[in-house]
Amino acid sequence: MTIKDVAEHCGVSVSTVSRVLNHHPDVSDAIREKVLRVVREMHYVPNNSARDLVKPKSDSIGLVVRGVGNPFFTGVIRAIERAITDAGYTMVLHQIQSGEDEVRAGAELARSKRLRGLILLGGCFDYTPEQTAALGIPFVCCTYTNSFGTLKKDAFSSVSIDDQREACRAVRFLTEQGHRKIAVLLDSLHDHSISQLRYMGYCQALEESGIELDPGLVEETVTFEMADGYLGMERLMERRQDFTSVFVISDAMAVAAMKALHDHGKRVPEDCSVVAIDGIDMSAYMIPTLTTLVQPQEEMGETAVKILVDMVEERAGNRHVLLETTPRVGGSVCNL
Amino acid sequence: MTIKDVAEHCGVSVSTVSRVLNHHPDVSDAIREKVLRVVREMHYVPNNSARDLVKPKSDSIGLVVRGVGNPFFTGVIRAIERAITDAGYTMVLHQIQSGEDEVRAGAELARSKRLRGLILLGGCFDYTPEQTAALGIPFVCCTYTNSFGTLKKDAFSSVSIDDQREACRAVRFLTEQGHRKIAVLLDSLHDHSISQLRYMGYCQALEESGIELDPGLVEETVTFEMADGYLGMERLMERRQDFTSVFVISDAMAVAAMKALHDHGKRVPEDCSVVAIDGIDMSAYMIPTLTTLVQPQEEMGETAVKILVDMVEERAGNRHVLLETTPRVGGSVCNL
DNA sequence: GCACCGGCGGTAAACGATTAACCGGAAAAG
DNA sequence: CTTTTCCGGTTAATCGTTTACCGCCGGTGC
Repeated sequence: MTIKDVAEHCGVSVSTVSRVLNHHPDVSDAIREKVLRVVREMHYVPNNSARDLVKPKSDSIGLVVRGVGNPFFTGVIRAIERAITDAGYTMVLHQIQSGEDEVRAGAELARSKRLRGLILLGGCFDYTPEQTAALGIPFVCCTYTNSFGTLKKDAFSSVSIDDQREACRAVRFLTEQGHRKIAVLLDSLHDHSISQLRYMGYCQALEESGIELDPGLVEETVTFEMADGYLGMERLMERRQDFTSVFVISDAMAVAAMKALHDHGKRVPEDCSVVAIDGIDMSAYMIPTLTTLVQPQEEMGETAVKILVDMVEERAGNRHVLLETTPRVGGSVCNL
Repeated sequence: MTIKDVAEHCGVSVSTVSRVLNHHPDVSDAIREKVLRVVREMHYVPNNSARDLVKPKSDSIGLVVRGVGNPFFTGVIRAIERAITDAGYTMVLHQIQSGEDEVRAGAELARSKRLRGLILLGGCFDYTPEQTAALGIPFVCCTYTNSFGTLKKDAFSSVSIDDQREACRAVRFLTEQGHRKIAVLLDSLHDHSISQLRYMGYCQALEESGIELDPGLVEETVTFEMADGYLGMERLMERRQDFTSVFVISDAMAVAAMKALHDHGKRVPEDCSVVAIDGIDMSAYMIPTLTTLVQPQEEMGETAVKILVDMVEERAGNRHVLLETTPRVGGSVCNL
């Protein structure tokens, strides 16, 4: 069913129907009503492809996500979807695997779907001006971080927490309670990864408290999957018995780590305190409740969309926003 | 950049470029190579809208999801996405809120994006032939159940577990251990909901063991959110002290319920055993490990796509597949 | 030497919607 | 009664791609 059918059923021309559908003012109320009624009756829905094709701009915003499995992302994605819809745009979701190049994927998506803007969620770092130029449309990195001085910040926008600073804050929960043997459980420490930044925060917190970095207490896993978190914690325990606490890079991995501790006869927090960063729903229901820094998922998604829409509608240029986390103090940390 | 630009750069016509891109045989190897090289060099990506417009059929399959927050769904969604891509189609994801009508949303999506098929995930029950006709394309319900005899099963396909039977199985974990005071924690029991089916399974298991249904041990929450699960468990405990176990409708709610039990001084499993259904990753890391029936998320997604693609490509008609769960016995249940 | 054939590849007509330009009729204003 | 204004119909161009159709050209068979 096309706009032509609607026009015929109404006894008007296609342009009139189109005018009604596109809120053009030169239509009398009577005809407007009639057209809308027939549209409803016939369940007519405009063909998006045709519309996109002829309009100079589409109304689509792309969301490229690496690691949909990460439970922290789901809250952000939900907020992004809602915000995009509220702003009158449509979201196009595209997942990429770990091997894929997010900028290439984004660029292809942008061209093939004529996107107005792009949001990259997860593992987005260190873009060169060439890469951003290749995209050709405004884009925002969510969970990007601008802690690396080398980045060309004028080429794109970002919304994130200050991973290094927040990690440092998290570890301070431990040092302030007198912990000095603090282990750390991270996923792969490749360059410019979140893992690396949080590791830097860990080092910084140690330094502040005059604790020397002990490489034997650093455990690096391959992925951020829970199973890997469990194994990582086991390896750490096999190697060392003398740590009194552990900082884990994410809530999901912390949950797995707590289980590993428990299964090996270590009590949380008496034998080993645990802190993490993320603040996924589930971690508030752990026993004991996980002490973590809660990232504002809603705000993060909403801010990303707001910045992007401002750029798309040319109200503003690039911006880099750092959000604050909120501590959620649970029972997983104890005084020494 | 359009196909025309590519054609000009190659010194051939647009149709030749199009033929190369669509693997049409009537192109000489020399020209094919040349065109592909230029396409790569220019980073040309075909405009999807134009392609969809002219092709009699698109290559898009829609996925309408109610309740993306549900952690059980994320695994299924991932499997579906992968399977759709592997089958050579593109996935279009659409989230709906609890209030919205999934069939209406699906129908609009189907028309506006010219979908070849549709998968409905979550809360999809009891479709009338009129509704399925309104969709006009093959569709598959994931997590649908065909346990209600009144359904017109020939109007669509489905993949699910047998909710009633599996719930009954789950409750048997408790009766077999000698439990007779078995509470149940459900989300809203509206008609033809999963909640209702699993409740029926609960009743069936009680009956099998000659236990009389005790309405005071049935707790119904408003949503399936974890916070609601926690509150529901609290209400149950306020009202009654005499149950020795509880069957919870989902893993996520069970996690919250275990926390509520703990916070009110009840130990799991000594004071109250807990069983659930779903098998989300996280619940394997609870302390104690949650005893649950694991739904095959991967298989469910893959099967849904397989059935749909078979329908789309007219290799097969409607099918209704029931998958088996796998018990994961944890420490959350004890012998009385 | 001529007709035919088949492989390539160009031409042009779709697909469905938007929109600008133009025009006609009716009502309002003078 | 004429002029203006408003509303809405008609027409056609356009977006980028696909594809049926047609024509060219070189080779083959008689």
